[in-house]
Amino acid sequence: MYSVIEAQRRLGLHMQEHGLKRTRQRDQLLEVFYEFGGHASVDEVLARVQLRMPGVGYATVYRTMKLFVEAGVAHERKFQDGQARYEPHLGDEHHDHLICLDCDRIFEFDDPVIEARQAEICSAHHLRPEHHRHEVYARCTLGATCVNRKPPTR
Amino acid sequence: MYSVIEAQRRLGLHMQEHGLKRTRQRDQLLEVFYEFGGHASVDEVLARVQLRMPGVGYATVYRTMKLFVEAGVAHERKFQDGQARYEPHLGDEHHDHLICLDCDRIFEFDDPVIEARQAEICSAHHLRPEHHRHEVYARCTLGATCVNRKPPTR
DNA sequence: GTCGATGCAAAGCATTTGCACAGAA
DNA sequence: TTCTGTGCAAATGCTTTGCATCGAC
Repeated sequence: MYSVIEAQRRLGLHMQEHGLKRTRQRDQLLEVFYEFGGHASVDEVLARVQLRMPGVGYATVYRTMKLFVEAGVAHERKFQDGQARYEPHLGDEHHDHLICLDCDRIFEFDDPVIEARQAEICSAHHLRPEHHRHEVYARCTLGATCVNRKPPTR
Repeated sequence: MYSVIEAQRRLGLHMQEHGLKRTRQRDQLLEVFYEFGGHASVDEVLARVQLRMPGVGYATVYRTMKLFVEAGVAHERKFQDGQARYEPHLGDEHHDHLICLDCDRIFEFDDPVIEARQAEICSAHHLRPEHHRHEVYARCTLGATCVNRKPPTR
């Protein structure tokens, strides 16, 4: 769905526009990051890139992930554990998350009605929405018949 | 709306049940916290309690806010600035947040249209919403004329 | 040759913890 | 008297930054 190729193009463009330089670590980091796929933490990205380039340290990864976000090829998410996580992301497309508490599956949604209501609520306060975080946690109505159901944790 | 009295009762009960002791700092912190009203950071609570008890330090505030959450008289919220904020909380009532990026003010909302859409989206996936987190970050449309505007960070 | 990028270590923040002493019960 | 709470400072975990060097252009 998200192609490294497209990300490379975008990143290249961004760097060109801002007078930034293409480096081996940036190339490798983007590759590693896109191969990882999911919600990668800085440590996870670092560990993987070090397999190819042992010299790379935290500073470079932090700086590079920030660059990726600015270039629009990554999205930063902060979960409850306090550590930032990144997901491959292209352009302006955005989605919210619907998380099943019974099977851990994550569905994505983007609802125009909700977006519109958000804008209305904002405008009542003289505000214009810039971005938002919307996570819905839910239970399965299929009960035990749901094939994806995970065993209860406790 | 939220009564300190009820919070004191709740906290007292919790401490009793867990063999914890009632102290002057806990009393004062609960009062100060409830007087503050909304979304207090640890620094804000500390500053206010020090007006009454100059000796109190961060450690006590952190430990006490944690106790309040466990006792069910406070809710912890983590917004994107990285620092935890607490709000007085009793019972099950819920609301979402609208955060102004220009002045840091936090508004609360609870929109039936949005709640209804959430339920519809869930049901399309055979799910029933249990809880959610919804934060909208927005820019002020009043621009520089907004009296609450904070100076740009960089 | 410039000037941005890197790597290291040190610094920054928000938060937590170890420890000796204070103070509820 | 017992044991939890407090206050201080040091430690922690994640992230950022200063600086000398490296390397892309």
